Amino acid sequence: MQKRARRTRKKLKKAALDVFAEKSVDAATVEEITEKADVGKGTLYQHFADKEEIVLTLVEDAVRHLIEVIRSYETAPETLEDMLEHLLNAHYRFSIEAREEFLMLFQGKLLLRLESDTLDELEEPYMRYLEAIEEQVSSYLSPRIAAIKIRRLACAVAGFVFGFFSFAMIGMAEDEVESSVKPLRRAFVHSLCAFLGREP
Amino acid sequence: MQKRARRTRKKLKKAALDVFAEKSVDAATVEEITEKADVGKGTLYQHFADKEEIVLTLVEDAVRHLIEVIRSYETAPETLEDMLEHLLNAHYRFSIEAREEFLMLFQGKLLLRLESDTLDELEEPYMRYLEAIEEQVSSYLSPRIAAIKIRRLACAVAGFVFGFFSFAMIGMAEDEVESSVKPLRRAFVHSLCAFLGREP
DNA sequence: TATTTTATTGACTATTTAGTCAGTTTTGAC
DNA sequence: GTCAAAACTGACTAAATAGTCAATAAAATA
Repeated sequence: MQKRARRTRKKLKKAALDVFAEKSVDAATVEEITEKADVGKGTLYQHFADKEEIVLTLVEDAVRHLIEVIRSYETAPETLEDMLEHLLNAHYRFSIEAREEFLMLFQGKLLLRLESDTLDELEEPYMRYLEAIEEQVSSYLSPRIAAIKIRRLACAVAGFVFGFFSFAMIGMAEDEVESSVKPLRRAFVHSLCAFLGREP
Repeated sequence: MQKRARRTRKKLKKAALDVFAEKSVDAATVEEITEKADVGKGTLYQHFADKEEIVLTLVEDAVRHLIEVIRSYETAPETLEDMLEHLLNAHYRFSIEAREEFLMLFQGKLLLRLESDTLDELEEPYMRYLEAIEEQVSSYLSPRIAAIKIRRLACAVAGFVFGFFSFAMIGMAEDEVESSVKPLRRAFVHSLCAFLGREP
């Protein structure tokens, strides 16, 4: 009889994601989560070793989901430009369709943590995410392009998307974001290609 | 005899800024700050009512500093394009020269807070910052352009800068950031002008 | 130098919160 | 229906941390 257990676990994850997105991972308390999930406090510890484990689980889920979105297209983009545009579109869709996951992933904390020396487990999914971006673009690039340059490209895509959409979510209506993203996207793609030393 | 007191206050602010930038505002403890400042715990409470007040003070200082940088140029930019480029340059300089202030301001927390309904005091300096950007560009724009559109422009500038430089700081060397910013900047400026319905 | 004022201190209290566990409820097999 | 196993509960403990305050030290003044 794991049906109930699975449902409880799902409720806990949903509640935690909401709380993490609304406040922040640091500020969220276990009791807030269990209360929102409408279960006893001890139940959380039956499903997760500690608070960190539920954070990690959710971040891993969210990154897996984001990577899935990044990788999915009906027909493979033909050029690097098309692929970059697809990547930006994918991030945009993710920020709308998986708002809570987007907000959770986009916590300054993560960026700060990635910067610090302490290699913690949280770093790993973010690296997988950067690698997923690199994987998508690398087949369009000459093997002569240095790996570090591709990493920089991935950083630029991630930074632009996270930063822009985060501020946009505060100050713009949904359709306004879409309409302002369009011209930005083209220009950004163009500049990324210039960065890679190709003609756009 | 406020000389000693002023020096102590300064030490406290410096220590707090370092801790906030290194960890995060939420995660930082009062004792970490006072220890780093090499003063007793009670001393912090002689200078600041509570932890929130020192956060607010530092954020206000940092925003004032950033606005100063945004407003300073030897000769006024002639066109909107030049002004937008100046704005991006100013943010870039700020992220390098005031690294800790940049990192403190760029905490997901703030973005999340700005989004929530609770109008707290922390929101005010960030609004001043957006207004400073608007003030800079508005004189280049036809008065017919809706205020909301200018606000969106400010959001785009802020989001792009914060996001891009944050990721860039993780994955790139300083001079590499500068060289990749250049083509990005031009393209971004171009797209912002397109967004405003002008020819670039 | 003696006195007063100002600044600092760190042990202390109160509160919050992570994590535990003995007891209770639910479920499924027989 | 009865029993055993699995899932859940929330009062409890331990630890961390914000904020207080009486005692102390330093500085200014007379």
